[in-house]
Amino acid sequence: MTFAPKRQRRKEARPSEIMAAGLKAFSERGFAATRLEDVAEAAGVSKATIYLYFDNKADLLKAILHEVVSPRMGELEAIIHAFDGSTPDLLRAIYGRASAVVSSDEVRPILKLIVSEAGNFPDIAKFYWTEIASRGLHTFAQLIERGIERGEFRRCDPVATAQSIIFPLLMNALATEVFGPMPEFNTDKFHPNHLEFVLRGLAANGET
Amino acid sequence: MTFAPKRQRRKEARPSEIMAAGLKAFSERGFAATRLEDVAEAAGVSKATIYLYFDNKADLLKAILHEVVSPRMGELEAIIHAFDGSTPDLLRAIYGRASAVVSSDEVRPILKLIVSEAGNFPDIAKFYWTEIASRGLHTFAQLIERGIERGEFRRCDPVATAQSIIFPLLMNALATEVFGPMPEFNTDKFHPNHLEFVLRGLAANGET
DNA sequence: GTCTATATAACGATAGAC
DNA sequence: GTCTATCGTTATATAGAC
Repeated sequence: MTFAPKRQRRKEARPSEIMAAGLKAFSERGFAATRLEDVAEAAGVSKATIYLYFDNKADLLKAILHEVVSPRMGELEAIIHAFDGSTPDLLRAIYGRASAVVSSDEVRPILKLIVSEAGNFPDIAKFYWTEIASRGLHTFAQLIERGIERGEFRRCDPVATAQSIIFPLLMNALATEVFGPMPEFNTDKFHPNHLEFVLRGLAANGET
Repeated sequence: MTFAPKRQRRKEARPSEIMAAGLKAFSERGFAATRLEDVAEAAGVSKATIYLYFDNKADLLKAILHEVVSPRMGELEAIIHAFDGSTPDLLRAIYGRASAVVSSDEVRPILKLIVSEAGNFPDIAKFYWTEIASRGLHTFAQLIERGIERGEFRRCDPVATAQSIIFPLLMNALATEVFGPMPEFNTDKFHPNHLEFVLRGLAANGET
């Protein structure tokens, strides 16, 4: 059996290990309540090592958000730009991805985290808003505009309608996180029903 | 100038004064962070007086929720049972009341409060779920069933669809509370757009 | 003077500092 | 890891209404 050396220089792996540990800790205990020492221990490094890669606690959380959530948003945007078919089909595709992301065990706790801690850490709220929330909202608004331009959706306010589409998704995940998995929130029932509801709400006059 | 006596016996007025002070404090600082002493001071009583009227801190919050939010839910239920006209018109009426309640300065902070603190105080989460959230959800589901039975709405899952209707309302208020009043959340634009979206999403085939 | 609403003061658990 | 301060909670004293 080989013994692990006391110190290992692994410049490449450290940040992601620290972020993984941070995500877990922040999700479970909240931002304010988790001590960087716990994160360090979980990541198998010393507290000082964290400061080597991140300026401070808030910067660590921002990096996690940027690493975990932002790429998912980028993925959605990429789908929109690459897609060639009808906008209802595009919406179906995007919705499937978005609902999977939002309900996932990594992202779901983040929603609660932001709601809970935003008041005490305004810069994190601001970061989340500009980098993720606002971006996602306008991505869906863009999709709606595409549908309107192609005559597939009726005229409406794209940003407001984007909220009608996304917010149930977010709230469903958030409620599951807050109240536990209640039968009312059953995603297998909820998501198809909501998607159908959305497509009908958007349909151009005379179409189904 | 007359000085207020050190003690005043006002058995009737105390509970509501304490609850008002509690609502303000809990909304501003959160449940865990507010000290009962601050509530007492704001209400003009001593800490022990609170215990005369409420079993403990959690019980005080429950009483506030029961006093502030539950009556509003009852009001919505009453409207449904009293209403005689078409279900779309009923939905318009209910939605107007519900959106006013949810966006109000008393209720909006409560949403954030529940999301933030439910994890650490499971009995409060449970109380809120059964007494308020679940109740509201099924009230809207009932309304949708009424529309389906009368042939005004298409067939759908009432509880799931109720989420599609209510959750944007809640999330819009919650987001306003978390990120501040952003132009995207402008309620004057959002609510009419969402209501129109909902009515089209529910419309029976062949109707607008 | 009696009854009880209310304040003062003490207790004990728990979290945060060092 | 220990010590201390804080805060929810409870016990006791007292003031006000009748």
